[in-house]
Amino acid sequence: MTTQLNIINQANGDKLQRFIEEIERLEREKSDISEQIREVFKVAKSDGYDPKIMRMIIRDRKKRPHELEEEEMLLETYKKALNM
Amino acid sequence: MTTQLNIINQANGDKLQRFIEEIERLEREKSDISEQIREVFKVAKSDGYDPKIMRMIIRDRKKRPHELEEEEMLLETYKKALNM
Amino acid sequence: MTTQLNIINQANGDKLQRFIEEIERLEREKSDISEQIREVFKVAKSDGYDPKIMRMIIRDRKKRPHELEEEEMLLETYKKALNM
Amino acid sequence: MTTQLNIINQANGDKLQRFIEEIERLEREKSDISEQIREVFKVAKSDGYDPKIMRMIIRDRKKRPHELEEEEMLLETYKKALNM
DNA sequence: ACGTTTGCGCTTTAGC
DNA sequence: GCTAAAGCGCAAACGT
Repeated sequence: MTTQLNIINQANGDKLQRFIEEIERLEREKSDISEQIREVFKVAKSDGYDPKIMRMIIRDRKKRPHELEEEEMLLETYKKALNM
Repeated sequence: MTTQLNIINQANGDKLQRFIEEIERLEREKSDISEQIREVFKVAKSDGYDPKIMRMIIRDRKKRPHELEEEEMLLETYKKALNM
Repeated sequence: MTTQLNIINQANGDKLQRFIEEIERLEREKSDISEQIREVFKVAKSDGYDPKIMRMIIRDRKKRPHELEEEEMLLETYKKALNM
Repeated sequence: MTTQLNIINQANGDKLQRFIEEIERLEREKSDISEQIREVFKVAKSDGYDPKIMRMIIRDRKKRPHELEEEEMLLETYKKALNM
């Protein structure tokens, strides 16, 4: 609330509109890409690949190696504690 | 579970890799766009526009598209039945 | 990552097991309730009520208070953005 | 649309209302239980247990042994194909 | 800078 | 089995 505009004239209104529309355009691009991702999964599935496993792979690859390793160790520890 | 691949040979492995990398590329694009959106908000803010209000406006404009009229009519019927 | 447990001894393992089993018990309760909800829909349907419409009404009733509030806020928002 | 009621009289309205309110009551119960589950995770976390790993455990335990095994094999296969 | 709150995206679930 | 919706955790964003 420090440097907020108190008076909105025509120029300011137009400027605001441009910002809004730019953001909306970018959000549409994002949606398009999401759609493309879904499409790749779909094609992969029809080729016999399991999307669920693919997601696991992608999730793991996002993690830093050390992070992943630690996570797996902890999982094993817990499983052991539960006699699994 | 129709045509699930059980054996992954070299060709299948390469194909899988291409799918995975394509998805990862698209996800990177998505992140870039999110970053750009954040940037627009930032610029708008430095120009004196309140990001929070901008978000509200954008949300509202997204909601516009309405449900089918017929469904609403039917809904009205039941609402009356409930004295709403 | 503050006080993370790295070593699981007998006592810690038992405690973990109790947490896990408590959660599993609660999840079973949740499933039971979901089942009961499905049953009510089924009975209602056999009495001639359209489940789809019923769901619409329920969704609508859930949104109501929140939406009214939001509309008022939005009015203020637009006034501000348009310098009224 | 076959056996739907076309005429909504008072009795039908009351009946419908009872169905709706019963469902809403059950949904509230469900929410309460969800809240309790979140609470258990929170306590477990403050005791040093990693909620994320706990969730993995719980997810695995829900699966039938054979199902889980097959999944893990497939995951390994994919990882190998990707030189991970 | 920090703790709280909200929006977003993923996961899971339910209906068709 | 597939598509659509809900629930949920997570991360960014707001206010203190």
